[in-house]
Amino acid sequence: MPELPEVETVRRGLLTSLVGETIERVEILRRDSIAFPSPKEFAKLLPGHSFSNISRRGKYLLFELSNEAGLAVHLRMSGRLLLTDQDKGDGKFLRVRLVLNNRQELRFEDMRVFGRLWYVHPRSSFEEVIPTLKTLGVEPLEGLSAQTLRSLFKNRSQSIKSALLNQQIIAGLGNIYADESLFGARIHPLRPANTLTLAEIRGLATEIEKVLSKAIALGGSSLRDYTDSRGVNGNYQNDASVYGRHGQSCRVCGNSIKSLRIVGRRSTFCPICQEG
DNA sequence: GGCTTATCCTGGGCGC
DNA sequence: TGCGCCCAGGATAAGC
Repeated sequence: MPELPEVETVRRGLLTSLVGETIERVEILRRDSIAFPSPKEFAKLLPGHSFSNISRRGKYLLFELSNEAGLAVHLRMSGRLLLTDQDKGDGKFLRVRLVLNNRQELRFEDMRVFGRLWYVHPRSSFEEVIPTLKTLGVEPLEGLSAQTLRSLFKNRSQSIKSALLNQQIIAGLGNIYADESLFGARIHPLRPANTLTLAEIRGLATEIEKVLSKAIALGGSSLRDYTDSRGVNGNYQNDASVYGRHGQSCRVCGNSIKSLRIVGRRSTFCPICQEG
């Protein structure tokens, strides 16, 4: 499932090959995938625009288009953006097709149909169309300091795992990298966020940055549905310490990796290394 | 305001 | 073989 490293990998992959290209035609195969405006308007408004830049905020991909219009994409759990030749056969889960002027097309595939696309009018902004963008927390790769984290956790009695998944605190972390960061910092996922010491928070901030940077360098994780914009799998899953390793031996202490449900999400951890 | 829970959605895995 | 159930999880609304 795409988290910050996977979204960033897609962004970097598309940036080199998509900027400068023009959208000629839009085909919507699943109306649910279009969040704004209506699917009919979406297909009518995008053609003629060219891509001028691609940025990222949390797990949102933000495409800046010509004439100051925009296109936003959230991959959610199983979304993929694939840049392919037009004559290549369609995948089973193709939802939206953006046909380009260079015999290629940008395809949005999404098995679970949770992912969404937004068109942003020239006189509007990404934040106006997607109000959630205004509520997103700090970007973990832009200088995540222990002091910042401490103030964010100060009044939070919820578990640290729950806090890390809260996009209003840190933007971009999901289940995989929250579990991996907590393992690296040796913190139990059920510890209330406001009970962490400054030393623990410092360790956690370091681990978050380390885990995310390493995952980006390895092209993300491909534990289930994710590939990059060329359909290539990431490699981080081979390096995961706890995620997806329930019942296996901890790489540090050798004890069995456990899992439990926290706020509806499976959390995987080592009960020995993450005792406190 | 903080926090948890239910909901959306679909394919894969498993048991019978 | 076929059926039914459970699980995975990001964002959001609803409820406490």
